[in-house]
Amino acid sequence: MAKAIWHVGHCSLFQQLSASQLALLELKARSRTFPKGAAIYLPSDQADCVFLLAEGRIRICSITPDGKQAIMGFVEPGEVFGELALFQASNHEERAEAAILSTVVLLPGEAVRQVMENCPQLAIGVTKLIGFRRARIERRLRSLLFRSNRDRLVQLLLELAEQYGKKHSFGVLVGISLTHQELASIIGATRESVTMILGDLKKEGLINVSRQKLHILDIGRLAGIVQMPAPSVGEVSRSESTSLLFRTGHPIQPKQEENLHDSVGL
Amino acid sequence: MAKAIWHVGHCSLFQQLSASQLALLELKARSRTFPKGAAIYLPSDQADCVFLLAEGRIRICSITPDGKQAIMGFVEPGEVFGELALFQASNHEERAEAAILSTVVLLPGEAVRQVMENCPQLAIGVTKLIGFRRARIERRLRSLLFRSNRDRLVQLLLELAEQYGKKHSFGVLVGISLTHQELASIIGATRESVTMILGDLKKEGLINVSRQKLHILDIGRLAGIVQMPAPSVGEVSRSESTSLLFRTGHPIQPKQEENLHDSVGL
DNA sequence: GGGCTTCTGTAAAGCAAATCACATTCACGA
DNA sequence: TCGTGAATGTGATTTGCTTTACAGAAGCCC
Repeated sequence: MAKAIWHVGHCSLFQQLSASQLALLELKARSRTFPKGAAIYLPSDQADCVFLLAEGRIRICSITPDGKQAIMGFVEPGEVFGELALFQASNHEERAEAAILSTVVLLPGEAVRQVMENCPQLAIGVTKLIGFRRARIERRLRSLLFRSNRDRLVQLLLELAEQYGKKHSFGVLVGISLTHQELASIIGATRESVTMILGDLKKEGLINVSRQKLHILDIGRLAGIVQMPAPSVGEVSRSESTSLLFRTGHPIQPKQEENLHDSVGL
Repeated sequence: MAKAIWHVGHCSLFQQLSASQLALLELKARSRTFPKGAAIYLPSDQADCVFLLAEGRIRICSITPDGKQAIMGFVEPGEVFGELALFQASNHEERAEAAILSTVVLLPGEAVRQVMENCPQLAIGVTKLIGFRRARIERRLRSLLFRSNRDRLVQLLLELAEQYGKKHSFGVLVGISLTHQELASIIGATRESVTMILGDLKKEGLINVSRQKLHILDIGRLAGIVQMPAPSVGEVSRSESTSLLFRTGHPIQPKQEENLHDSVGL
């Protein structure tokens, strides 16, 4: 058994499984490493697999024939992705690519389905996972329908603060760096618009951006713009605990699976 | 046991259950009738329930504080709704209301969860359902990100044709009537825009609208606009078989549950 | 049938955001 | 260290869509 397979048992999704079920799954699992930018799967990909990220970061995105692209989400270590293909005959509608050098564990869909059929715990776990992500997508749909570019960007910054934020002498320091283009692809706007809005927010004294660093000066006022309560931010970076830009769902070692829901809503 | 409870066993989701499990569920089930316009549940509703539509039509919508509203989908008889609340601590983020006089079966969430824990079939069924709807929402998000008002409306018309269409002497007759306002709320546009676009399409000889009737004259050319293959349309109305404006998922009596996926993608 | 409401049609004005077209700055490897 | 490509900053222009403001038409309940 390759070392990477080790991770399967450490993923919260699979922690409920018995030793024998876990063994079955691990037996079928294969691990692979992808260089930055490599595609894990594409739309119309046939391979019937669920993926588990052991190391790195995956970007899930959707691309139109004419080149426009949107980032649907990021996956952080310990999280599962591509899970919709489990029960969807029509294959992936999006593309998963390594945002940085990543190692991924591939679980054959058939094996997972088989275990699910014998283990309601796993089936329920998958249900929660898919449901959790569905709720997130629905929130995103709503914000796209109802909010302006500016509001959506502010909302995103608040999310980032909650995810990757660290309390600082004055304000919150966000420990992740995304390009304007990436921010734009997340909120569904153009790069130029993001640049402008960030500039405005800086002028208004709400944030401070100096290349790779994002410093939120007045998180309360920022939250006020989108009529939301200010998110809670840890004293130290919480990046290892909560994970994922959009809280894709499965933190790495939750003993009781209930805290799947604990990650705060969008 | 009230007559309406009868429906539980007839919903495809629950057909895999043993007699005793079904009995347990039916014991806890309660049926209620809602007049047109009445709310089944609201955002922030506490009641932990899954719903099964026995009769009528339910509109799932999302409303902002300032009154703007979007239709997230419709539910047709035999389909389950509100299923996300099963495992989501944060309650509903949308509102379900009776589009017409409807009778609904209420299943206590606790009971459903209990059965799911003992019956992987049901758990998997719920997974499929949620996954199916998630795929739909993702498609919708994409079309909102990438397509114009016009394209989204055309896409919607094609869907309607596939769902409710009936072949006609020349073209396809769509057997459902939605107001311009409703169409607008589905695609995320204003009523006026929808009126204009429909007018244009009429001028271009693609469709024909005469109050409550929508007649698609050239479905091939219409599909060409959005670069999609023309949907297949039945000789007679398929409304009893496929159900639901957006194919929410659960047709009423599929013996083998596989045909959950058969309904064609957006 | 008459009066009410809800739906449809149209058109001008305004606006947010995309597009286009650059200049500038940074990051980083050769 | 320098050079090169990627990321950022900024404006002018265009455009797709909303907003606003009506007027007519259709359903519908009394």
